[in-house]
Order: sequence, then C-alpha cells, then structure tokens
Amino acid sequence: MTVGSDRTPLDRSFFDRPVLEVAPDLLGRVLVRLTPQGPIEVRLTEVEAYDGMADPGSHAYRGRTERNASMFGPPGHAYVYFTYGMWHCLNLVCREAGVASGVLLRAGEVIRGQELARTRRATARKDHELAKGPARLATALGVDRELNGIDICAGPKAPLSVLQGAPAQADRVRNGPRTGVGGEGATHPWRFWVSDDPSVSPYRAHVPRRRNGSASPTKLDAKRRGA
DNA sequence: CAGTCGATTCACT
DNA sequence: GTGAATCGACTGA
Repeated sequence: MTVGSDRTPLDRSFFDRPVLEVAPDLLGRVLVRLTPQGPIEVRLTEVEAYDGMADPGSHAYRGRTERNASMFGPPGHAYVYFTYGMWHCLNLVCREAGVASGVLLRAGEVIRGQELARTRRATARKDHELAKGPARLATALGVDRELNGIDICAGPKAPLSVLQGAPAQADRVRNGPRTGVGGEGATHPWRFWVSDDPSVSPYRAHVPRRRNGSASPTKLDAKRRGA
C-alpha cells in the first residue's frame, strides 16, 4: 500500500486552518460522492480560496445571509449555492464558525464512476471534461442544494467526503487570480491548480454584464468601461 | 417590490 | 469571440 491510497476521510482539523493553506493542500486528493446509483470519485486539480468576510470576492463579504449561512458554520461542511439560474457550485467550509472561509472546488479528474458521471454530463466530449469547471464538477457528482450544509467529515458513508490520500507534489502546484472575480478581490492570486493537467478549466477574467441599452449598446458599454 | 446580475456553460458565428 | 439561457438572492428605494 502506498501513502497515496489512504482512504480515511480527512477529519475536521484539516479544514480548521487558514484557507490559503487548505486550498493547495486539497489538490491531488480524492473527493468521494456516494449516490444511490453508485460512487463517483474525483481527483481535485483546481480550487479557489475565499478568505472570510474581508475578501471582496467572497459571498460572505456583505455578511451572513440565508444563502451563505453554511459558510459561517463550522469547518468540514459543504457550502452549495445555485447560480445563473441553472448551475450549482460546491465549496468546502474552513476555519471555525463565524469566520466564513471556504474553498471552491473548480475542477478535477473523474477516476471512478465515469459512466455515471457521463449520464449527467452528456455534452462532455472527453473524460477530462466531465468535471472541468465548478458547475460541471457539481453536475458530474450530482451535487445540488440538498447537500448544502452537510458534514463532509462524518465518515466513509457520508454522501460527500475527501480522502486522506496524498496532496499533489508542491512543485506541480501553480497559483494565480481567481476566475470570474472582479473588483478588489480580482488581484488576489488565490486560485490553485495542478500544472499541465487537462481537467483544469481555462482562466476567464470577470466580465460585468451588459445593461439593457436603449440607443447604442456597444458604445454605451465601451463608455462605461472607460469611465 | 422591481431591477440587477451572478465564484457558468453551451451553441453558434 | 459573442450572446443566450434562466432564476432567485440581494439591493436599494
């Protein structure tokens, strides 16, 4: 048995640390999703850290609401939110209750249950696209708001858990700005990924949505951005 | 209470 | 590279 095959779930103390330590430490580890149809396992290749209420890019920035409540809860729990009217994204909550830190799981390689994942991700052309992107990862794993707030350190039978395994080699980890995050938070290099892995999603800068232009949308938008 | 827009993805040009 | 899809949480009046 190699070190990397330890299938003990990570315990709560793993997540009760600064989120900038936890995020890169999650890369290479295996996320396990148990469903009635069977298990799906994903080797994590891309994550983003959201560092408490002082982080302008975080859902917790403007304080606790009904949606982000689980982010303010104890570590080792899931924070699942619904976005763009059709997608879900999965975070793992870090730090003690009240601190509101979390790691967004952005991408990974499906290493078990590919067929099951493919039934939910029929448009994926290649296997490495099954969980290439945060909403794709949640879709492939069958994660929705029913899992919001659940304990991911409840043992091997939990609907969601992360195996001890072994983290990615430190010299394979890269970091840079977070995808789709604008404003002040855009400069923090808190996105972490495994170098040269095909399951890592492409970086995209934040794009403010266009308004309902009355006269000349393109000109107005250009003016807006320049201003 | 109406308007805005999102930690995105997909189809199409 | 651009725009549509789609809905509910959040914001400010």
